[in-house]
Amino acid sequence: MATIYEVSKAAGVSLATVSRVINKNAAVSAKTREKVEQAMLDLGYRPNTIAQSLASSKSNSVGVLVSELDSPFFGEMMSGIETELRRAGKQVIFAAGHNTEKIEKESIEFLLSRFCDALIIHVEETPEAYLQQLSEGKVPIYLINRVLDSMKSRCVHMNNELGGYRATKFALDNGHTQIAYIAGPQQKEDAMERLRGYQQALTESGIKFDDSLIVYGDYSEQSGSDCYKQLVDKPKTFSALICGNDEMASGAMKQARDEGVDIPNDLSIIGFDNTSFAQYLYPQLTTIDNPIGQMGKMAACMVLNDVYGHKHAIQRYFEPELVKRKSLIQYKA
Amino acid sequence: MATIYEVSKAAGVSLATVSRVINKNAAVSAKTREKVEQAMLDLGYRPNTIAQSLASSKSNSVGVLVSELDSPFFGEMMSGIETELRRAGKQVIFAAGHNTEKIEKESIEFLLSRFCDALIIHVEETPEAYLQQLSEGKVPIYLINRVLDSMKSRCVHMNNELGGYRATKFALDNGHTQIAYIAGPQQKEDAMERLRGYQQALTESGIKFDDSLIVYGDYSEQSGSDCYKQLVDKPKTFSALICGNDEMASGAMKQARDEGVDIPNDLSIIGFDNTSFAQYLYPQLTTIDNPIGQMGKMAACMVLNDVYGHKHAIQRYFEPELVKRKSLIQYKA
DNA sequence: CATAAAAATGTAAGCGCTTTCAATTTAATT
DNA sequence: AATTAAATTGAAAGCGCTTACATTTTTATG
Repeated sequence: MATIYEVSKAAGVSLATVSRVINKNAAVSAKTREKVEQAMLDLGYRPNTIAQSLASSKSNSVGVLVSELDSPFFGEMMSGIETELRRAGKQVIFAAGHNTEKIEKESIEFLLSRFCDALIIHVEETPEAYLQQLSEGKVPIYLINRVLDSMKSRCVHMNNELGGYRATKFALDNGHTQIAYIAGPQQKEDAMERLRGYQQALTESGIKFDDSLIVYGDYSEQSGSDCYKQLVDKPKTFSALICGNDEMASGAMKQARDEGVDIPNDLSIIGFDNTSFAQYLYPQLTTIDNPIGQMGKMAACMVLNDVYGHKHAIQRYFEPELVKRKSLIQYKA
Repeated sequence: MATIYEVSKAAGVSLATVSRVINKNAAVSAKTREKVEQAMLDLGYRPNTIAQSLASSKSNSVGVLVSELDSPFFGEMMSGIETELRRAGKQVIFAAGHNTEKIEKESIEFLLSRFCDALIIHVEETPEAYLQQLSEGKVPIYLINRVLDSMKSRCVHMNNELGGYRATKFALDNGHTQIAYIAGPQQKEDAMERLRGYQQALTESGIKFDDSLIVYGDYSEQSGSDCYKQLVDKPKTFSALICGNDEMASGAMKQARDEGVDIPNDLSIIGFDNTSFAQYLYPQLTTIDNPIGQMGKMAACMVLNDVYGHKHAIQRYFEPELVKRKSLIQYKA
């Protein structure tokens, strides 16, 4: 592989000049630039990114931490990030945190040890204090789905409460008044926000919500089934069921069906996230779209702007939209 | 950040000695090693991976090319690879080829330009000749799901034919004799292998297979629905349907249900791949498990062995297993 | 104990690039 | 055309590490 030195010789200029045309940052006369470019072409020259990194102390790589690599949700996020960063010639390093504080921390350290220029992270377990501390280091940290006051400008998030609200509102608008809710774990902020949206929509419609129609799962499909069982064991009846995510909606649907309940005729269901399998469910799941791919893309743009001097338009706040499919129908008495 | 120089000073030895203890490759006396290790600890020293790469012309990173980042199938594969490589402290760079020859090629060049020590690729469109040529370069290439004679030792694959065979055999064993097949695209090798397995199982059972029960889709869910329609338009009837992948199985199930067919009572269905959503389908899909995560892991181990001198046990060939769920039942006349 | 062989350590030259600072060339001004 | 300011270019010092080779220390051998 040709080096910058050979290019400089071929073009009859100095190393420094070649470096300048590569980096387009300092002024080089048109004539010299052409000569150099021609020489690079002739030699099939490509800069050695590693040498560039060492000399400039920029690695041109950004680390991304997700919970799982094999998840439709994070898949969308990674895809959004990779597309944007690749377009800019930056390298992306993905690491999985597996929802474990320890592994999340190790992954962050790993990413840092590889000299990433920035980190984009979507974590569940890492305590705020640690993130806080990280954000004070020299590597800028970007957060998806979590917002810390001290670093608001580097957080992108979605209005979960609005999502819960819209799901509930849709059920209400379709005549349902007895609406149950299977929430995510109480210690997860997004789960509680979604639940708050539900409560708000009910209150707003003059329906005072009933704690006995709320049940807490852990976001897994199995827990959806379990929660459904808990719900039917209670005296209160309901014609619609809203779930904190699509996995639990799927579990609830399965359990309901096993109990002879026809969906959507006997019971309407709404999920949350619009995971890729939502359309494979039967009936196809009405749900709230989580624009996670877009949010990933935005995080990438923020990095590009802040770290590499680009000028992309930025959106830090997203609103989730309802996706109407077949699992909710008009209430019939 | 402390450098190797500071460590050497603190430990009272030379740069070279510190480097030796970092790399554990040359002999260092126990006493010196301890001194150096203590110094590293005291200074919180971590090697600069970029400088290491430049000096050793090894980047300690391996590139992985998949079709899509947001796919359950590739998700499993990436996860298998990442877990193994991370454990070894290697960095993984993922790139998406989007099933396009052009983008696949660009991605490979991108990965190469980042000085990956090896490439693991799962591509559909890249012509054999190009892979061939690549494999003659200095960066070793590992193939998943494709085997080129010239580089057999660096290919890991699954027996697709056996998968088709096992699916079909299972239907036969359950009394089905009229078995339709929705195949993947004719230009895809794995699709044709799976189909061959189907044909072989039938032949073996003394049933001569009927071309009119075979229809070709493009692996997408939509095409599953379309193919199902084509199938029922034909005069031949069938009690079981085998699909070239789970997506098409899902499409076929939807279409069948819309036409009032009860699955599995009126029609049994088997998929292929055991994609993560297979268990979310209704009824839960009986399918053939594709050990793609394992295969990814193996490819990673091969890289670790060949490039970094590890000694992992290697398995290049995999056999797919049947996953019995609820979409196939005993034939009833 | 002298001597040779083996083991441990040190010296210094890069790896391919960026960047500061000085030197040179070009353009602008009178 | 002389003078000065501005724009280009070049020389050279690193970036933090690995490694071939030279040197020194230790161990083995007679």
